[in-house]
Amino acid sequence: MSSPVHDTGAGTPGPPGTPPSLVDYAANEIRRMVLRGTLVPGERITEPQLSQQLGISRPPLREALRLLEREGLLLQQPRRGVTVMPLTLHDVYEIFTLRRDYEELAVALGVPVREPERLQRCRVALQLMERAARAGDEVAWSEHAFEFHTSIVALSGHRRLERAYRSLQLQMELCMTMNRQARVHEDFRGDAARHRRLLDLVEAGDPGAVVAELRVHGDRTFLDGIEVRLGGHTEVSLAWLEQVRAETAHR
Amino acid sequence: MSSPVHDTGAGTPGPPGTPPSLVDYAANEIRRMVLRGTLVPGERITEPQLSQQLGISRPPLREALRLLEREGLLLQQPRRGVTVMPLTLHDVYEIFTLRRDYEELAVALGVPVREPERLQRCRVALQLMERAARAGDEVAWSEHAFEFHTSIVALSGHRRLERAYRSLQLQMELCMTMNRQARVHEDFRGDAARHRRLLDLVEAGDPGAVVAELRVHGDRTFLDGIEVRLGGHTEVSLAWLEQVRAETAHR
DNA sequence: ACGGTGCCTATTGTCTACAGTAGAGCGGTC
DNA sequence: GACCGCTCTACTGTAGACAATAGGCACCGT
Repeated sequence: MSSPVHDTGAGTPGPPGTPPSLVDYAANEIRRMVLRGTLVPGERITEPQLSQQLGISRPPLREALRLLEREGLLLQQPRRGVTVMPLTLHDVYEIFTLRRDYEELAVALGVPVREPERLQRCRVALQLMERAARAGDEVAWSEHAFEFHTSIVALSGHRRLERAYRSLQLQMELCMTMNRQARVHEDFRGDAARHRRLLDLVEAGDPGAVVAELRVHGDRTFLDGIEVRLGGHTEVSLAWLEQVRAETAHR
Repeated sequence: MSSPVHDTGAGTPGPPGTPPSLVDYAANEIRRMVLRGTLVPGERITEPQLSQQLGISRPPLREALRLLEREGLLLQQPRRGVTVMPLTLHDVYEIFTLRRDYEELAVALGVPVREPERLQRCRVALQLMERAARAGDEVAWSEHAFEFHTSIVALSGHRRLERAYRSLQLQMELCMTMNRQARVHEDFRGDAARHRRLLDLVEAGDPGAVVAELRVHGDRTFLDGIEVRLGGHTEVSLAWLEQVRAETAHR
């Protein structure tokens, strides 16, 4: 049996330095597989194979799979195993609307920032984004962009909100993964400028202005080309997609 | 070993008729224990004892515990077991703000109701509420009140939103459980009338009016007497509590 | 008498093994 | 030749056993 290397940090708990549990290890690893496209939506995942691949046994793997199902990345059908969650256009609608709502709630609750040290996290993330943009490292840029948005949400000091937001981000990444082929995303400069502007407004302390900027901000990135790939359309979703298109047209 | 009777319905999945998995059984059972106060916050839960009590083995029990931890009802500390989540005033703040936000988002997305058959679920829940009110059955009333609010959220057709809302409701129930001693909740008539009014506004199709009603509506029930019982105060929470008090004073 | 250290027990984390079921492939029958 | 039923296999669901750790307790030293 190959030794599980325990390289990734623990999911949530545990004092630093302690080896993360195999459940966390498996959850992180499977997340990466899903988000990198190693596991394709619709493809059936069998526990024996995956447990052998990860070098762990089935019980901790099963716990990890349950968690990921709860996070919305996997789909578990009783007695029929798990598959990567196949996303419909309606799912994209749900993810997008929830994300916007979370961000706006966070701004409403947190934006005249009460504890200035929280801004530090935003600033650091933004700097890393800009550095990645200069280096042309798209992967790092994306990663830090997620962290930046999370840090904005975290300004609210709302742990549940931040947690829910992080979970949703994973599903956004899933959307982007599905679009990777079609994705031509290189406007680093413009994006970095928009994020910088966002942070400026936050520091200025005007929630309304931040929300307005967020509405325009909305990353169309993960929407481009998605409708050709997805089935399960509903009218509400299509109508909504048109609306989003219109709103973000003048970027 | 007592046979697990599998009486409660499955958590989420599975075609009807199939016996729910032991994981779902355990999760439901533990939820009930927590929400009925059988398990007290801070009290340590040991897996062997609980597995014997439920008549199942530890692996499915552990999966259930992980799920409940994710739902925010339990707190898992590595190598130190699980306890019922102890709620601080800040947690109540988080739950309350999220709940309001979820409801308002659902109304914004769903209230000019597109698919009228969804209203049926609201009407049924409301009728059951009113019946329970007439019978003076507080437990049933509370249960159907939760279902009514869920059905309102479900008008949006937003599965993720509904799911998140249900999870949050459990934590609201936990709040109420902690307050049960101090709770004197008997204004069935007034509450029923308010819920009826809410549904009328929904059917009228005016999202703004519904949101306004919801703001006034806000169940103070689970807030009464909570601050005396809870530690971990932060300024934001106390300030917010005062605000809520003021807003809902004129009920 | 008090503090430190080592052992010991109970509990968590993990693994291997067993039972039951769903799907696939094959053969039989109409 | 096509359709239905059976068997057989592989996987999921569950159980019980093993390993490792943390907290408690007693004993020893000062």
